[in-house]
Amino acid sequence: MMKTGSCSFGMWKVLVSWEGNVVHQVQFVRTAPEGLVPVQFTKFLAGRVDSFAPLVSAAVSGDSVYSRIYAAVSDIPYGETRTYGEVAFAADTHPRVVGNAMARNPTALIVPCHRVTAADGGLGGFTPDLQIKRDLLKMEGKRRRG
DNA sequence: CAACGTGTTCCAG
DNA sequence: CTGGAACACGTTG
Repeated sequence: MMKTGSCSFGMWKVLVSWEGNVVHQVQFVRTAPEGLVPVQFTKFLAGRVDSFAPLVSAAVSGDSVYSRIYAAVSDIPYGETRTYGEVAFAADTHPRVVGNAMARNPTALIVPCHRVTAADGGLGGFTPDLQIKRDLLKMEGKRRRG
């Protein structure tokens, strides 16, 4: 049975929908319905854990290009960043597609799209607010590659 | 089926 | 450093 809840991250709310260990949706929103979320979220957002295990994103299932991209992004270690091009190479596709996939990423955080940055050292983008990406990377103690 | 839009990149000026 | 073409793929007409 599908459950829904929310928790806070700065001025934003994190809306979460999940079923068992499979997370179907994680979105940053202004306002969200009240409700508990798995402890992994509150701990992660507090910087107390670096993993969501045993939770997994529903987006990585399947064998489409997008699922390969989400899987590749999920492999990026905590605190590290990769470029759109590197993710594209890992998923055997084009950087442009990676950007498109990230923009439609249904499960933020679990699929750490905030760790995907532009090749020129820029941050790239983030929906709904780039500031969230900055805050997340800052929290993880952003270091270039390693 | 053709055209467009992307959280990009890379190669010329 | 700025400008433009190309790339793969989903969405839209």
